[in-house]
Amino acid sequence: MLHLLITPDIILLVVRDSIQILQAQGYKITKPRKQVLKALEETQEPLSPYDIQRILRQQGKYLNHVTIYRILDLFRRLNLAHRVLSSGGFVKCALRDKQGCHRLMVCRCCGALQEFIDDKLCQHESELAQNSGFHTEYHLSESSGICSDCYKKQ
Amino acid sequence: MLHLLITPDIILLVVRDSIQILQAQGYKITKPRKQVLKALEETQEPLSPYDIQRILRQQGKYLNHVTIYRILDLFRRLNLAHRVLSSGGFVKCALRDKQGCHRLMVCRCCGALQEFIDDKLCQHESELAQNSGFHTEYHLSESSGICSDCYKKQ
DNA sequence: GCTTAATTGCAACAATGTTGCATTTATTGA
DNA sequence: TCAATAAATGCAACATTGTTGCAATTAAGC
Repeated sequence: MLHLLITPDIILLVVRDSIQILQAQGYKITKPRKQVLKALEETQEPLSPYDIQRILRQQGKYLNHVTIYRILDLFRRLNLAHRVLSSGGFVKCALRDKQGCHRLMVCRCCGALQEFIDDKLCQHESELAQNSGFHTEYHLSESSGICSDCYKKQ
Repeated sequence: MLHLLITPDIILLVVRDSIQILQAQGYKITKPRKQVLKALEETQEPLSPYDIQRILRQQGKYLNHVTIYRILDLFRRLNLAHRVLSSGGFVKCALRDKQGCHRLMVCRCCGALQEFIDDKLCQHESELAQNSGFHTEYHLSESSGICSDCYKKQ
């Protein structure tokens, strides 16, 4: 899965996109924030705060773990990144819908993950909740299974 | 939400149900396992392993935290309990479907949660994943929002 | 009641997450 | 370009959560 070809150009583009969002909301564009953003961009797997610290350290960059926690928390609030529920790691949001719904497919063999959005699905799920009087604001969902690559190999 | 009237009788019933499942699979019915089961039964909110330790300690019962981790892990494998993804706490499974899908509604005001199952929804979500060649085994999903009680109060 | 395999407790440790406060830095406007 | 300042980071110290190996205990079956 994740056959996305992520060239340096594309990464730069997405990073710039996130930076604009930060700026627009009045947040400073600091070196640590750019570094965390870049680490998230360059890695497909979910990264825990300490994972990010390790990755950056290997590149000779040192960030205090407290700083990373605070940055990730900010990214999450701004919907620039989100936490993969089952593993606890952070990934950069690939898709952004207005409500902040996240749906992931996670391969239990290789760990690859892919994000998807589907309005109809959200609508259906919200209706079911509504039947119990529940007012849904957003959905988080993870489909666990096997990706096409791993399926072929078996 | 959670208007379920949990009388001591009912709790006993559900605990006994879980115990039978343990027994059927060849696991021993030990005092610690019964205590953890009871703690999960008597509490609606998700409980972390250390939460459970604190609750039991208040009742004069001491369990080593390692034991609790191992018991919860067993319960999870047997689908007797599952982890609430967003909070990390454990709840006893209210509903059990063959595949092990879990869908929760979590109120962001009062924290109340309610489990639900819907075959059609699972089917739809699986189909969407199938379009990317992904073979879904089970779904975990959480709807975040406001329960009817909290909604009225606003 | 024994036997024994499963389970628990313990110790020691590793990893993760939090708080308050001093220091540094990105932005703004003179 | 530089000073002012509010925001952001680093640091220290700590709290919580999670893991491993091994010895002691216990539930289940005879």
